[in-house]
Amino acid sequence: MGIAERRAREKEELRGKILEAAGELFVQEGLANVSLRKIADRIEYSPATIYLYFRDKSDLVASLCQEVFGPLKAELERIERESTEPLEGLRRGLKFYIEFGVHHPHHYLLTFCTPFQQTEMLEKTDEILDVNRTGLETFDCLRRSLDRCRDRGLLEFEDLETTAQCVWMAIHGISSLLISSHGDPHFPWVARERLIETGLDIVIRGLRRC
Amino acid sequence: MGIAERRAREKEELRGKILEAAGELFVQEGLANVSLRKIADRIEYSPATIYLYFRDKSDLVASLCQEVFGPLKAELERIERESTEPLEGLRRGLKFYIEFGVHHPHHYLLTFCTPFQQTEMLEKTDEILDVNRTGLETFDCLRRSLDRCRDRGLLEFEDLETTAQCVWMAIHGISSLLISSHGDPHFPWVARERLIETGLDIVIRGLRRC
Amino acid sequence: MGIAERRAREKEELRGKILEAAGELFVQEGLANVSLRKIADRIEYSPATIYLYFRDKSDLVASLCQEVFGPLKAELERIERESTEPLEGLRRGLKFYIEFGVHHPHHYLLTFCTPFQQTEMLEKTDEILDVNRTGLETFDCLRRSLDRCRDRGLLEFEDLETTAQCVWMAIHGISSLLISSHGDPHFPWVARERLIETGLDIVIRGLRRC
Amino acid sequence: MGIAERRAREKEELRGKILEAAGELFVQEGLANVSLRKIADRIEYSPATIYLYFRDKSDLVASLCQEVFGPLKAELERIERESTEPLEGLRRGLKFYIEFGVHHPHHYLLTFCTPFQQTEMLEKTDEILDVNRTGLETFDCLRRSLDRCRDRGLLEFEDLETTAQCVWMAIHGISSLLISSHGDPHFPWVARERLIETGLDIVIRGLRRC
DNA sequence: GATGAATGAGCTTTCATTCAT
DNA sequence: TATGAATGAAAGCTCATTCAT
Repeated sequence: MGIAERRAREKEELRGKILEAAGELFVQEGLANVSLRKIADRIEYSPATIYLYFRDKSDLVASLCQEVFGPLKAELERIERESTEPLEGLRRGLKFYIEFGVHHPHHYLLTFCTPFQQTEMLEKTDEILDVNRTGLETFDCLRRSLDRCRDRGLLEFEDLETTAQCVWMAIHGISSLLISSHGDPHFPWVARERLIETGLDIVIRGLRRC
Repeated sequence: MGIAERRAREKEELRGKILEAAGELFVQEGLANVSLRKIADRIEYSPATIYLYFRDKSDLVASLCQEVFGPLKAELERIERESTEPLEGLRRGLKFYIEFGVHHPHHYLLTFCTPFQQTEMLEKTDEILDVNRTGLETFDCLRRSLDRCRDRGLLEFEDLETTAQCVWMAIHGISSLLISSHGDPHFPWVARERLIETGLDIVIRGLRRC
Repeated sequence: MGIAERRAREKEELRGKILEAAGELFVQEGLANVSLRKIADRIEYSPATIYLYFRDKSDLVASLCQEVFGPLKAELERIERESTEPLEGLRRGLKFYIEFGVHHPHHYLLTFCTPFQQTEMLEKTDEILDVNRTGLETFDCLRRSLDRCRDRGLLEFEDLETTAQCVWMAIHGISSLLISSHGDPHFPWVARERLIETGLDIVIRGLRRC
Repeated sequence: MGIAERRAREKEELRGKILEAAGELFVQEGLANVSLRKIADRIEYSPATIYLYFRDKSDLVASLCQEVFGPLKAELERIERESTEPLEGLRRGLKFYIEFGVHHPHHYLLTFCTPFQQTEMLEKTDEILDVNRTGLETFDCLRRSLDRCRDRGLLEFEDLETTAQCVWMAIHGISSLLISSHGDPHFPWVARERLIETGLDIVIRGLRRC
């Protein structure tokens, strides 16, 4: 039935357009300033239409994050698979994570810089649980990567979990500060690329066997 | 001019009360949930009164950050003065910074996790320039501390500015992630104290002469 | 014409399902909280389908009342037929009426406690005329019952019509107040059964020959 | 301070205008169809202004009832005081109650024909508690009136509370049915005055010593 | 006959801000 | 200096209804 297929496609397309518009507004104006009306205006549909595609605003936001962080996980897993040299794989993964955040600044801030309590009040829709699961699986890449480096004697640390969390914190600091402050003319920022490389150097040296 | 002086003093006092009330609400409810009316209610003045002391809401918020980060600078400078052993001074300063953020979560997120563009639209009042100056001076503590460690041969790195910025990023990652996510039951977080110590270990080891 | 008949039967069935679902929701949530969408959800049809069976929401509501008050009339007529002692028949009928209202609270309130003007704006479809006719016939039971009691010298009153209307009002007061307020903890309500019996006592004594 | 007084008066006036507009709309369209916007439109103020005078919609509705039922209680108490003949006082009070309901039809329906549960969800503001208290005190008039008639040997009944509640139910039936159905051309309604008088006759005869 | 998609109108409520006093 | 009164704008959301398919 070609008709049904076309309909499904069109439906998916509109859903995509909503997410796209939401994402753009999101980046331009920040989470707090995005309203369903503005999104609807931008795609030239009525606000009520959005409710045909998303249960409510938080569902939409969750879907947005999911859409964005799905690819992050996929890419990190690809890097993991393709890297033969573990230390270099680790470094490439970390770097990709940082750059990914920089390229999706508002989604990044929403997901990782919004206090836990505020996120917590969102109802636990399937969507949101999916986001959580995706996040956990993404973190697994980092754990595996570090573990492999230790196996090969390239890095040295005691507790894998603690170390993985600390490494995440360090690179999160890089991406989040690049997002929120880099470019501020009141601060003598060093070039982004240099910061990323030096930051990675420090973290990896900090774990290296001396 | 005793009368004028008293007036000025009273004016300053009310301004202080407004900031104090705003800060409390801010910590309790987060930026998005603080309204001028709630602030006014709390100090038992009318909302219109606030406009006699602050140009608008964003002016108030900027002043709020200034109030909070003044003490941070003072304390970091104190630590700097009192530390005889440079490496230990560095570590104590970094740790204090992290803990300071954790104790002022909303101010911290507002100041360091809000995208630059959104802050940027504020007009450059003297207030805001002050905030900037304070921030720069605070960062100077870190520069000096690192430089002293290098002087004594305790640490080794090429460019001071780049290194200082990277160290800031790393510890910023620790405090901001502790604020926004630590406690989330969906993630197997390691105890806070351990994360802080291990994080500091990694960063400092990453700069150490091998 | 077997096909046409089957179609007609099926059509009637769906109409019945809609009314049934509407009635359930109605009882559970009250008139104000019932939407066509909820009804449609409950029977797993689309909201648009309802418009194939009812002109609009008010048409549906009118039909709903019709459905409910048909059985009331039938039962009252049965009581009338089966009662040999007229005074006892009257009392049983009145009591059944009260209890019927209590068991269909929302339909009762809708039918008898909604101001005339609001119902009046509905166009006079055959449906609504039917409702009216059913109501009139139901009221006839009361008239006949009172008349019979007077014939036998058990009750005494001048004008049958006036008396019948007054008796209706009195028992309507009992059922409607039981529906809307009984159970309110702010009022020292006497037990329902007692109120019904005493209320009936008063009304019947009020008509009795002294 | 003439100024303060004038302000207070003006404020009270606007509050009155809001309640008046609400009451009118209420009568014309029924509770479910009255919105704060419509009220605001009618008095040519912005919707937000209403919130300066009433906490929310339910507060407004409660105030409306209070405004209406305060006078009912006052008048019933006046009738009680002024009546020297107890039986006549009872009858006058009951009649006034009925007519009062007929003159404030929607307020009456809202207060006495809205299912308990739906009213219950309103927050217990002081306003609403006031309405409850007023209602209880009003009911006390009826209790006292009946008790006095029994004392003088004019009426005869066992339990005062049960009897008072039944009498209330009976006259509530009269007023509520007059409100909701009297005037319906599909029913052969007897003249209002006659119904009221006959209804009162029946109730009072039903309590009379034979 | 049935519906998926869409919408215009409506709702209650909150907010930052203004201005006459 | 301080404010009471007022408001325009905006928010998230629900509803009865229509219409092409």
